[in-house]
Amino acid sequence: MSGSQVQGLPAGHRSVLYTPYGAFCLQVVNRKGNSMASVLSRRLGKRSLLGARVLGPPGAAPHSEPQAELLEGAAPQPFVASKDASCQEQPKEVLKAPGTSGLQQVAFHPGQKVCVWYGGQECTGLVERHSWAEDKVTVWLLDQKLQICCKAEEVWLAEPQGRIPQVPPPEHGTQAPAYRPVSRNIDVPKRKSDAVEMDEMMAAMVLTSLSCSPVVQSPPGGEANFSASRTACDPWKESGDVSDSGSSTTSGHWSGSSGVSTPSPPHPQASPKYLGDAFGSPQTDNGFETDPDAFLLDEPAPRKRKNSVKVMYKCLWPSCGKVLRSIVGIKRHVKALHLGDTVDSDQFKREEDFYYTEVQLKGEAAAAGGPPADPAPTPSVTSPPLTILPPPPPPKAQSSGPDHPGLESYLPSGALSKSAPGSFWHIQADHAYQALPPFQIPVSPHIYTSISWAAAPSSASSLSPVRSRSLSFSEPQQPPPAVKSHLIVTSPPRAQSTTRKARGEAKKCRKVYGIEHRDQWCTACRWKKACQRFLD
DNA sequence: GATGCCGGGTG
DNA sequence: CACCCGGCATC
Repeated sequence: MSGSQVQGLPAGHRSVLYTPYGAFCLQVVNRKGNSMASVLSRRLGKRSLLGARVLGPPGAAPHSEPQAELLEGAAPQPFVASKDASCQEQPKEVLKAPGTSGLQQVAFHPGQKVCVWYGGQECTGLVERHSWAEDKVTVWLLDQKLQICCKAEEVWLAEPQGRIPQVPPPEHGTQAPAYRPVSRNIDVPKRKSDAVEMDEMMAAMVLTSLSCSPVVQSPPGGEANFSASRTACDPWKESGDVSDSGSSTTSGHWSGSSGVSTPSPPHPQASPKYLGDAFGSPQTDNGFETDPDAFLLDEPAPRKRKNSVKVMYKCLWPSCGKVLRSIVGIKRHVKALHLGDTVDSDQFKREEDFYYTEVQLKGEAAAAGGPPADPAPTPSVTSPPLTILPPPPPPKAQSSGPDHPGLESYLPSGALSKSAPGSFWHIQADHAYQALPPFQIPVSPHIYTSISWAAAPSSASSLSPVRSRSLSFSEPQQPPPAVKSHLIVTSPPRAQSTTRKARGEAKKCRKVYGIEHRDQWCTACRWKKACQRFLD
């Protein structure tokens, strides 16, 4: 059957021909001599996912709204296209905010006490600002000490007893009973019961306790706050596979944190949440439900408790970083210098709590520090992300891309130069196949990311102690990191621009052992890779 | 045609 | 990542 389909389709569509035996039928086409495109399509054809997508009619929208799925769930339909019409109409009505249906609007005055849904519960707060243009109300939550911005219809005046929300919540939508302002766009299964309430409260507490501070946007602070993991993953992005990492299965755990394209939040996990909170949709989807547990399992708070730690308080205001010894002092500092003594300072009271963090001396990581991957190189100093400015990087640092700060400058260069070369060359590949030519050998992924330019050798011939020494960051002769990263980026094109590597002169395993003794070949030869046993 | 190996797929 | 293979370039 597949053959007939192949013949029947116009040539331009052969690449999108998918059947359960897609690979086979495209192979037939390929044998006919349709060289490049057919090869590509055949390889693509092995990916079943693409095949599934093409099955739909060309006009079908590639995305299927979960809302529509739910709405149409009672009547499963075989084709996407027939669902499409409803897909375009229904969600809009369902997702429409309740306040848009002709409800009267109430003007909120600053300082007015209102209620708002936040963290799965009704919270009281003070109106800070009511923007009529956007119909949004900025509310300062008293309990959470948070400032959130939400739509006006999600806010109602606080009444002495019981709330009479201006939005008649449940009876509005027949499709969505018990509507809540949270997660308006995603139809999250409504959770109820007290246990869930507890979870939400816990989550809110954890979120609040995390240091979600304006240092997010701080350029110097943000750079300095890069955790080791984040720093290590950026070179990978830089080396070209940024987009792929999002879809790959192995990096799925990054998608929630570093995969987000936010402009370099120093707390990759906390910051998106904070942003989400700020718009009034905390516990939005199920993906976050496990996070509080994860945080609790990490037990960040108990780990901070060490015996002899000296607690300092560091201002988190962007590009400030002042460290004071007393909490009163830091509060005063924040309030005076950053928050300012505004007239409506009563609304900002205690807001300064968010602009400082505890810093624990005595070699302990501070509260906002990332996972303590390795002990600080210098004892009795606070963690680098908070107080220690990075060692003065050579002027090269700026030349690297804006999103890719020169990573060496944020690594404790002393520690690296001491530790890296020693362990660097001890790493060996198990198989000769993976062992590239000697000067390329010994890069495990981690080492690679840390000293990635080491894998871009141009002319080095053999492994030597001198070469090994030159890998140290403290080596002044090395090219600046911008050049290094440039080498990394450009080296793959270099390898591809030139034609295939000339066939080696040396005898290969196949020739030496013969095809009948294939088991004696080196692994690379068995895998049809470049022979490693008989190097050229 | 045989050989070497690159690029990609699979589990 | 180990293993495998299609297919291309070269011999």
